[in-house]
Amino acid sequence: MQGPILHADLDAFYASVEQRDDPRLRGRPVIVGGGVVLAASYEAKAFGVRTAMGGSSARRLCPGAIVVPPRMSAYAKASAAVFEVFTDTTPLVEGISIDEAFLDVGGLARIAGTPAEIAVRLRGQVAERVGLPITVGVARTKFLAKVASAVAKPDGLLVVPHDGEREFLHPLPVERLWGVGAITAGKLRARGISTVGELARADPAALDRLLGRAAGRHLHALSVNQDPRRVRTGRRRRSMGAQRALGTRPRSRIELDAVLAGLVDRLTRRLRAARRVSRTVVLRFRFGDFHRETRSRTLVEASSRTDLILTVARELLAEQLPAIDQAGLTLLGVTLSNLDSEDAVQLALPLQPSSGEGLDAVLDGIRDRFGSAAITRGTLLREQPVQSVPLLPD
DNA sequence: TCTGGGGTCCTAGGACCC
DNA sequence: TCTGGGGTCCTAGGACCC
Repeated sequence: MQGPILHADLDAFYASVEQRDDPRLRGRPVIVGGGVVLAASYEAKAFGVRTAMGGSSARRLCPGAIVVPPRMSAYAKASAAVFEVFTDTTPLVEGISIDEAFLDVGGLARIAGTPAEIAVRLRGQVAERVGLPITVGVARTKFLAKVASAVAKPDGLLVVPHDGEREFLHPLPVERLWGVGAITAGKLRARGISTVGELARADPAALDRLLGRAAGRHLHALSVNQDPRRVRTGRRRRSMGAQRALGTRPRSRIELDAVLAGLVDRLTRRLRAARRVSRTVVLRFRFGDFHRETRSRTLVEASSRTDLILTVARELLAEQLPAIDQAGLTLLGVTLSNLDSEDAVQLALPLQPSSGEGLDAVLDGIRDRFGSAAITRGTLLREQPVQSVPLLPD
């Protein structure tokens, strides 16, 4: 039996850190970021300033706003302190982003009280130990908890009672569903579906056709209040990326190569610091007309070597040069995916044909040499050409 | 409003394999 | 030689989230 689940979400995170660290900013409209709004304090939001808005329009809406440059290391430090409060509350913490997490507090009732009591204490601890406002939603499922925190913002707490779930859910606009953005909302509204309740009454097969199988099923399940997703701890990052906006002026090939080398250098340093390796290099291009394309290449073997990854990235860039010359380039990005652990090892040991005992012997051999914790994933290889089948679950 | 930077998951077609 | 079923991996793109 899972849950209850807390969704804890820091309010206007970057802006709140700035107001905490500089008393002159408290009670005043604060915008973090220059060209684009990375975060706005609630005082600035009252003027209509929103995240991801262009800086000039934000200043027009709120001429009195104080604009401060981002201090990423300060936010990372504050985030770590908040996550410490989370893990002091329960070991079952799933971080979603720098300022947001799910906490499974099922099983804590006897020691720590009701979920509402736990949430009250959590908010108090974050205020006391880190000095930041945080909103908490409490519910039986992840989705309900997430919606509850959104409704309760800022600096609030909302518990969705078991017998009030549908009443809470069905009047909500479809945009509140996690995974419904502007495009999906447009498709749904075009078919007369604008609330979660209307979505719940829609034909599931029609939703599959409209939104694709996975999205259709997922959203319909949420609308009828089915959300079996557990709080998952220890999720590993699947990709690592870096990108740079280039503006609209033309760039020489030497400039482009320098930007590319800088991105790859930054990324491979992060990769090595995390003791990970990557097998697929993806280049992202945004052209002068702002349309986007990606190009990728998969290596034979995963690596974190700057020179090797830069060589592949240069090949991919070179193939796009004609298009870049024609349309211009406004953004260049590199993403490294297909990540694995740096010290993942592959052993090729001979195995008696169709012998289960031989397999056990191999596994024992691996445990002897590397310890039982070494086996996180196994692949059974036949003689070349390689055909692999899963050996152990992840 | 001429538009940042970092991620996740899903879809679909083609190559290739048994 | 032809056909079918079942599967993986790679590539490119789309949508969404904070």
